[in-house]
Amino acid sequence: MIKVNLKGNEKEFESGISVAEIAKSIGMGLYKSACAAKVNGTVCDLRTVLTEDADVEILTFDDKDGKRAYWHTASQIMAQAVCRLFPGTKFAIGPAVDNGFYYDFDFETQVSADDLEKIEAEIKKIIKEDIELERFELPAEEAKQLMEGQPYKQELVEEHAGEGEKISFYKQGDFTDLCAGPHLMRTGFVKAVKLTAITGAYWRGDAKNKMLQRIYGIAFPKQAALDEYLTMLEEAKKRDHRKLGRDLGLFMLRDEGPGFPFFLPKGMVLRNTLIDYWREVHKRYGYVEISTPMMMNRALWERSGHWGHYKDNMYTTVIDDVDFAIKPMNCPGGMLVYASEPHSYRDLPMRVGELGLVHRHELSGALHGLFRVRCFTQDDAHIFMTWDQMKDEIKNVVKLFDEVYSVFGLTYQIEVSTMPEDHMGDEKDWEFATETLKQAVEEMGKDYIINEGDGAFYGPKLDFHLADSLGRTWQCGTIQLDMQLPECFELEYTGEDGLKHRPVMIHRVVLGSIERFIGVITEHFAGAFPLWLAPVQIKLLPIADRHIPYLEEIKEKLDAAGFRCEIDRRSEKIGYKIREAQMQKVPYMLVCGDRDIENNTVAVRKYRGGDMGAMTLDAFLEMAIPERDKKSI
RNA sequence: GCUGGUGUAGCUCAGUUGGUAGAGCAGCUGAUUUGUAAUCAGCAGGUCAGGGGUUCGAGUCCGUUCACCAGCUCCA
Repeated sequence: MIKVNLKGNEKEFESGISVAEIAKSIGMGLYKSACAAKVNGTVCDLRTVLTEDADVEILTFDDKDGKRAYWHTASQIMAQAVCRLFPGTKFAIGPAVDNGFYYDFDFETQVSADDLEKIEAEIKKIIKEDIELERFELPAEEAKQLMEGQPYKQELVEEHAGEGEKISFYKQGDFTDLCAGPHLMRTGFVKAVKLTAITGAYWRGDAKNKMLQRIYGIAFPKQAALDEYLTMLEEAKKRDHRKLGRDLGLFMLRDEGPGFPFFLPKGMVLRNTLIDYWREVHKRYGYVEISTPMMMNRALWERSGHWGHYKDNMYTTVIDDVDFAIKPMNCPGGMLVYASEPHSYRDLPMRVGELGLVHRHELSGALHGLFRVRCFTQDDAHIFMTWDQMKDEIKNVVKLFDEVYSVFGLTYQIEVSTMPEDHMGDEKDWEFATETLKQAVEEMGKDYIINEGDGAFYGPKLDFHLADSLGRTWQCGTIQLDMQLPECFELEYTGEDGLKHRPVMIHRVVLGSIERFIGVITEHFAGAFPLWLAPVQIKLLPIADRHIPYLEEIKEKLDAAGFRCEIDRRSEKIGYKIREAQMQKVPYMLVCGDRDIENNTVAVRKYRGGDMGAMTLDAFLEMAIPERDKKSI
């Protein structure tokens, strides 16, 4: 007999019992919805056999790892369907991802979106056949034999064997796949499947390798849940900042300048409001602000290393026979400012901000609305400090990030990127810097994930990722330690000991780029910006033309209170004007007619919440001014 | 940059097997003066993304350039 601890409940079972049977013993409901299990903290199959005491947790579709097993199996079923319909296809990998699953195939002849329906039909057949999945393991040589004619799988076998791992397979009827699992017990467990896209993807994610065809899909235990998901996707499209940017008159992109956004009057108000706030926060956190030139000569970029490492992405030109480049980053200019005069240890940490417009020739295929552009304004800052100040200074920056993001109600995920293969500098310094970054966030009680080897060549970094309307994340904030540039530019400060020392540096952006950040908050608020940010805060709507003079008086008072407001002077019915203000997502509408003039009131309508009834202008201001000044969301 | 897809009026979209472009909304003009999401009528608006080719004839077929979309790679 073995003892099994089920979330605190201890039960006894015969040794050799499978996790699936344990689930059944708890209840048929759980058994039927079980996808995978955690045994002693490790995610594994329901078919796992227990011979020793263990902690067991049954995972369903509602658990993250249960969902992954579910989607992983759906991916496998798709592979089986492809195997049946397109014999001769070579299989690469097919994992579960955050929003479903995919499988990479190397088809003999390319398939198209039209084939997805056919594959989907075959998937449904396989589900109906309710085939059992069986797991087995083989030594590397036999595994390679079994995967005869599957070069990608053979490559994977070699790799796993090299690391001394067991080579596991899953067999479902006529189809066997090299796979680590875990998987569901039978194909019939998968219910509602939808193939969502077919795209290209490089083998192993390397642009030098062959491009395979990747089919994406999603699956749910109930058709209703799938329908709900598809509806959600449709809804999310309405929040797309590219659509809202046009509808709300914020910005535009034109063929004449691909990747170079135009900001329209309303977008410019939003942008400037954001910048005003940025300046206010940075002043409080002890930053000064500078501006460095848009264009500098080749010698500078050679010194900073950009001419050697980044030239392909830089816009260059020749002026009076000298090579010049438009800045792709602000740091070299910032270094020159620091180096322009001597510094004392008493000056450190020195926090120097710059709203710097940078240009980068990004690959055409990478452009994406305001999220990925070719010219953008970084809300940059360079912090010069001693090594002793590093941890406190990182914390100070993270604190600033927290304050800024919370104003928008944005949540983020932190990634720590460590030393890459081609790095510069002493590995001991790297280790110290990386540890300091981790300790700083840990001491602030924050979770993070690690991106091994993803740091910049000059130092490790913390990245802050924010999500868009479809859940795709975009790096906005970043805190990068730099041990190199101070070397290149021979930066110094005079220490307490009277000797020259080299400072260490932080590059950091909070918003990331003003452009990307505007894209993110546009989707986050679905275009309905909080009062303090809204380009038009109050729309004044006369019931009839004769009420316009009254509203002009009101507008004067609102202007004096610092509000951005407009009067809709068109001879239209009130419903028409309201509809348009609603569609423009204006936070407040003041509707005025004979009654209001008589009573000296305004009828207030809120974008969210509708008609609030009539009140005096003072009463309205008493409500709206604090809402604006507290930056309520 | 790569793979696939798309490109018709400011926006959303029709446009049959190739036979010289159409709607709704927006815009303009006029009428209407209206109490919480669309008043009515009229007018105007297009080198069908750009060169090129096939054809008696191309928005429709072919090729190419550009841009956009999805994904990959890269990145704020």
